[in-house]
Order: sequence, then structure tokens, then C-alpha cells
Amino acid sequence: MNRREQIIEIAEDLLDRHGPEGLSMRAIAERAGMRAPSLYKHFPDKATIEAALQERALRGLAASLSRAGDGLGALGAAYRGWALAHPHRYALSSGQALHRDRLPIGLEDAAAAPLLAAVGGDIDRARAVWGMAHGLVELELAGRFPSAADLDAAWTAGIDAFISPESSKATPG
Amino acid sequence: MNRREQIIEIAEDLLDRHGPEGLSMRAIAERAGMRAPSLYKHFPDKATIEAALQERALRGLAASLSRAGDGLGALGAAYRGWALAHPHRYALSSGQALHRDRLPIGLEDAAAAPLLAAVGGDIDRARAVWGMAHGLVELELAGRFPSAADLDAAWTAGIDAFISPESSKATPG
DNA sequence: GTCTATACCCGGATAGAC
DNA sequence: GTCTATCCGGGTATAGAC
Repeated sequence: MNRREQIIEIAEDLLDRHGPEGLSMRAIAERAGMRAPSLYKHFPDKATIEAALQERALRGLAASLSRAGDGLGALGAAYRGWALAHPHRYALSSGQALHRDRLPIGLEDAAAAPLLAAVGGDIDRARAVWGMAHGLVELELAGRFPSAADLDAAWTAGIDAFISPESSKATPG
Repeated sequence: MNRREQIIEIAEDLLDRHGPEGLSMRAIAERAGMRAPSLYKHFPDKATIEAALQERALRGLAASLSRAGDGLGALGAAYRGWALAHPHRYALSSGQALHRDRLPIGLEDAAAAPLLAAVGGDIDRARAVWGMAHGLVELELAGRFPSAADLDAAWTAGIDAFISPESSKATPG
């Protein structure tokens, strides 16, 4: 593993521990045993580091989803599980500041593929389910639900709504 | 209208135009025709201003939802419409940094009431629908959908999933 | 209640010696 | 490829004059 990859892993660990606020060039450098200016010998700017972290996050989430069993329920559980296990990575990969220009093309589609398959190729339903999963995860991470809320039940209710018989009429044959 | 309210409205306008990044004490003061330190004669700190903006945002969204017609479809349209009309206010009211301690108690519940009613009081389904609405809005605002995506169709597909007959068995009587 | 001046943080990034 | 020194910007907040 070269120095560049080491630095990215350090940055990821910093992101996990202290969130995006803690991801400063100075902090990364300190953990890497150097001064901030030296980082610029490895990366042209901070945005490049962030793009690398986004790519890793998207790959990680995509891998988790592809390993999930078939069915919307397993997919939803994998999505939620990954997001809760790596909340800051999830935020980085799902947020406004997606560095699309620097991401490998097709990576987003790869992450979405298992979901699209699970709803029988119905793109509208796939987007609705994605929205639900994303929204439930964000609200949970933001602490918007009462601590006593039964979120397993909410997820089940939501998933059930999408796998009820007559709403799967999009895959008749 | 007193000076304090004027400043809050100035801050809200600044938030609308330039997002949370643009909401600095210096910028607020400049628009209010004063210097930043003078703001501290009206508010103890910036968090107080942010809390006021959150309260206004929550009230605005709640009002919009309560004005919406009955039914999940109308409710979803009102939710999406308000969020798209005031994206930064929506982000402030839905984000991680909710200043709960400074918000009037019951305000969150009031905003949620129409939704809970629309799903017949089933709290799990209400949370799932809320998650879907929030997620779809966030993904749309974040530009995560292709520009050609038919989001009206995605919303319809999602809402339909929750109003399909046998999934409304929670309201038999 | 406004001002000036300022203190004290933080951040990203560059220049140039070695 | 590392360093020191530095520049530039941003931010919240305080002190004290008026």
C-alpha cells in the first residue's frame, strides 16, 4: 500500500471518529506524521481527498447491498445497517456535495442495481423505496425520532407497503 | 414589528438566498445596517438566531401541511412543494442540528399530526411515509436523481404503495 | 444600542529552503 | 517529500468609548 492510500485510510478513520468537521488538512497531516503543507505533495487539494472518500463510501455501501439476500426486506436491512455502522461515511456519500465529476462512471448505478432488481425493474418504485430508506436513515441519524420509537416496526411497515401483492403489478410476466 | 423580528426576517432572507454558509453574524449585521458586535445587544449568540429560524421553518411547514387537502397524496404534494420552495429553510428544520431545547414543545407533533391522521393513526406507517417524503425531498434537492427522472411518478408510486387497500388494514373500524 | 478595535479560534493553500 | 514561515480568508465573541 502506497503512502497515498495510507493517507486516505487515515482520513476515513478521522471522518468516522470526528465527522466532516474534524476532517481538516491539518488533522489528517498530524495523524499521518507530517505537516499540512506536505499533504499537497500527495494530493492537489482537499476536494480530491473528499472525492476519494466518497468513492470508498459508495463502494462500501454497494458491496453491502450486493451481499444482502434477495428481497426488499434484506436490502433495506443492509442499507440501514451500513448507514448506522458508518454514519459519517453515509452522509458523505449521500449528501449534497457529491463530487460527481471525480467519481468513476457507473458506480452510482452499481449501488442502485440490487434495489432496482428487487422491485422488478420498476424505476418509479425503486426511487420511492430509495427515498424511504434514505429518509428513514437520515431521520434516525439526526435523532428526529423519539428514543422510544420502534424503528424496526416503521421499516417493516414501509417495506410491507412496497411488497404488498397488488402493488407489484409492474412485474406480471 | 420590533428590531429583533426584523433581524430574524433579514436572517431568513439571507438563509434563503445564500444557504447556511452565508448566514454569518457579519452578513446579518450588514443587511441590518449595523456591525456584527451590535447584534449581540439583541441576541445572546448565533444559536439563538438559528433556533428562531428553525421555529419559523417548522411553523411554516406545519401550516402548509395543515392547509393541504385530505389524503396522503395532497399531503405529500404539500410537503414536497414547501421543501422545494424553501430548500434552505427545510434543511434547517430537518437537519441534525435541531435546537430542540429552544423550540416550543408540541411544535414537532403539530407538524406531524396531519400525516398521522392520513394513515389512520398507524404510527409505524406514519414514520415510514415521513421517511419516504423526507428522503425523496433530500435526494431531489441534493441532485441525486438524473435530471430526466420523473419524480412526480416516483412520488405517485410511493404514495400509492401506502394507500393500497390491504395495507390500510390498520383502520378497519 | 451603536460604534471601533480587537482577541482568538478555525480553515485551505503557497513559497521557498533543505 | 519534508519542513518552516506565512498569507489569506472565514467565523464568534468581547471590551470599552460614545
